[in-house]
Amino acid sequence: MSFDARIRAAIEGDIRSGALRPGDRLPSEHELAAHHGCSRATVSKAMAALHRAGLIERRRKAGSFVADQHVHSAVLEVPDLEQLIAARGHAYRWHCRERRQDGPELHVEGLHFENGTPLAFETRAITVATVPDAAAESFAEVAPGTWLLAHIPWTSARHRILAAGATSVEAEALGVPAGTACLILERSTWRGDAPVTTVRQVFRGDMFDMVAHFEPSPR
Amino acid sequence: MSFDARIRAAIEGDIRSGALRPGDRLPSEHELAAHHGCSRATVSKAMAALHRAGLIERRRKAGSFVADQHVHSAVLEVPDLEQLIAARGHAYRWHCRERRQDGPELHVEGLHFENGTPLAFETRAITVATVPDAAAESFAEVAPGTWLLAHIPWTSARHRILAAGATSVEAEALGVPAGTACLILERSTWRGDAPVTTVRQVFRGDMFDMVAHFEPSPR
DNA sequence: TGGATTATTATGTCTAGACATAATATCGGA
DNA sequence: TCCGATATTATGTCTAGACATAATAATCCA
Repeated sequence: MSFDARIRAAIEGDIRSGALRPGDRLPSEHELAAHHGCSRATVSKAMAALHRAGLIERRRKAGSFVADQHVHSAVLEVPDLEQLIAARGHAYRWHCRERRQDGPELHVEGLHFENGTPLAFETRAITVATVPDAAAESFAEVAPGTWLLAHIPWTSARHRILAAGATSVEAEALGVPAGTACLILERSTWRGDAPVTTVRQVFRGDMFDMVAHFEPSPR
Repeated sequence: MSFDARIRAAIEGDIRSGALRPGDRLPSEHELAAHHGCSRATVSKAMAALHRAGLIERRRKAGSFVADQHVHSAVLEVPDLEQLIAARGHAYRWHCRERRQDGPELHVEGLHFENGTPLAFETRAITVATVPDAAAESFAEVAPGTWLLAHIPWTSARHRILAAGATSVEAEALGVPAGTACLILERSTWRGDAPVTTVRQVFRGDMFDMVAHFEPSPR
């Protein structure tokens, strides 16, 4: 086990066990280096990792302190649906219901199938100015999400997760009664300041949920 | 701007612009160090950050490569409801509907109010063996989530987010029609291998959604 | 030619310093 | 006593090396 990992484990253990409580000051990096018999750079690396994990706060001159545990911040993986379904070992199919150019935006609407059953109804707008190649793509064969992943890198994204009853259009497309509770994922993606795409995916609630894990230990 | 940040920005820019494509090999750390006029340790730090952000893969002997962009992994903040409502500047209140000891578990059921309106219906099980102090707590005044945050640190958590129609009990508690689409958050928390608590929160869909952001740039 | 050994290479981790920076504590003067 | 200048301290970033480790490439022998 590396010094780095050992120091992190020692401090995290002290925090978890309650030996160090939120607000407590940790020994200085010099002291920790002397105590663990390693250099300060190594201690600093461990402290940076603990800080990233949200376990400690670092303040110049003042020192490092055990952070308040206040938020569960979990890493949510939002995979491309084709990859998700493939990873489940199921058959994936995309069906495009509509594609129309609407001024500066290309609107695409369609369904994602898992083993022949509709899993999600997708409504998407693609900003053609940011993704000029999209104008030449029919999206009949390949889902726009999959195509975009391969054609343009994003720099930031915003996700919104909500629940709502299926509208009549969504319900008909998914083959469920209108008003059925559905998980909805809305995602907007940018490349720098330029908008790339905005997508709304309505999931059949009985076939999909989202899972997020939280492990404070940094890698 | 530090060398670290400058190197990261340069490489990220090359990836975003398409100058470097997924699978491409980056220059070796020695070459990057020479090119940027800094030491290899600094380059290595920048590469570690890019790796954490999922932009590159690193393989010994082989070098570093631009990673495939395949998953949107976003950081989901799951705050304590009391803190969330306080942050919105609204009044928070907890109402305990039931508290009963059921073998090794303490079951608590209640409502979270925002400005006097029920926001979430909570059903929780606390493992008394892991949190012995909980046996002496009534949870009449303080919500179990808030209490647990202050009394026991967790080491890992698993979140599940789904949508479902409100059951008659949930609907009555929340004051919405039965079957109303609700966002549901289920969270299980452990301390090491010991289970701490499992909670299910049913949210009034019209008052709550979850937002997650994704910024690949490491801090 | 095939397979095992050896050399090479790039990352992974670490050291023992250095200077920069920001926040606090202390002290001197008005 | 209050205020401002100064000293101190802990983190933040960096250097120029070092050795470890793992994966590939080259080599040598059967």
